[in-house]
Amino acid sequence: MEDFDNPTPNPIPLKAEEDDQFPIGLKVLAIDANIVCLHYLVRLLQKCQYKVVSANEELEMVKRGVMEGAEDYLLKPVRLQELKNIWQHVLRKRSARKRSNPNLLLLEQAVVQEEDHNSIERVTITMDKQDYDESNEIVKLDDINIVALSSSKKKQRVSWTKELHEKFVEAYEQLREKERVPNNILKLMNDPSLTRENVASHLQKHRDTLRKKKASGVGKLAKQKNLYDRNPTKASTLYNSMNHMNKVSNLGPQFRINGEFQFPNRARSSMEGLQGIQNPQSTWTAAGSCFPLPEFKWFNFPSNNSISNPCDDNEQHFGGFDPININSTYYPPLETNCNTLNANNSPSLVGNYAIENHNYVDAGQCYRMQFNAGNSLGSLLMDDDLADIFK
DNA sequence: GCCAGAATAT
DNA sequence: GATATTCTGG
Repeated sequence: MEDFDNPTPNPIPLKAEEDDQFPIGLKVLAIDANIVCLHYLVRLLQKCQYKVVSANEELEMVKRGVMEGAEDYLLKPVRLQELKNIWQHVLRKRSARKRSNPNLLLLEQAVVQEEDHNSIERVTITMDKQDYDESNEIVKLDDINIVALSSSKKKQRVSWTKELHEKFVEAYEQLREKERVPNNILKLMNDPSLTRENVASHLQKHRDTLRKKKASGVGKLAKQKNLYDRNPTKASTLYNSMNHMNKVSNLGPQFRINGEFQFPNRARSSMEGLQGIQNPQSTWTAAGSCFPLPEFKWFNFPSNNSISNPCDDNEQHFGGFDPININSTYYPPLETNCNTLNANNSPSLVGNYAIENHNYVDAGQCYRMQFNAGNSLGSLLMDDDLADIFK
């Protein structure tokens, strides 16, 4: 005999994928002329974690459902296991119907929408009075009709609020270029209400937006402003310092030494603004002002003097200086040709950068930095990551 | 009827 | 997973 009062949580082994599909809170409508019998059925269903509503309140809908046709049956005697598996009947019926007659699906949706129950899954079960045997607590029914009225739970549209979008961006920025895929972002966002599809869709939109911004140039100033807004003191310090540096670069020769830039003594006073962000390990040298520029700390120059730097066209490229000659003019971002030669096609102290026509620095290895062409180094300061150096 | 934004199909 | 297409609400 079934132990109705102490059903095991899940006595029916389900395939993993089926288990995943269990619709939490699946609503079941129990109908019975006999109130005792009805209560008993309700109790059983509740034990199976269904949400049960009563027959009387929705009689009209039940009639309607029956008129549409009972979709499936549970044969007597009804066992707890079978009740537990109602949802699987619904799923099977749903997929079968969808395959065989898409119009049925539409019809069902229409009915349910009309009832303003478009987000509710429904199973209707009917029992007859004589099917309930109180003495041995077994439900004996001729048939239990299962009427699946709604076959597809209408998906809730995700509203990408400012907050949700920020959370998305946070996850997006946290990942490297090639890791920025829906599933990774989904994981980082850690929001159970989102699906991979939601994120994929939003990602597509986001990329599109970024492309448009990049193409139009819109957003650079906004980003800069954002940087100022977030940290006006430090940002302006760096900004001013970079402008100083730009002037300094016209004052005389500079050399890159062991990852640091050395400037003539007379430039030192112009460098003071950078002290706050300089590497504490570095010192001002007798030879001049020598310090690691935070932006250059991201420049990655192995010593192998590579002269070409194949890079992914999907990567963003930022402009910068020719690392060989700090006195050189600004090189705008490389947009197309990634297979490039270094300056003068000659060995250099630094490597793994690439220069096209002696005019471009592929900053693919020197990312996260962009200078303005010509005069003011900081005026196109735009990357959010730049703010990281202030942490 | 258009558009942006989201879902769904390929 | 990326992209194209369709759907939907304002």
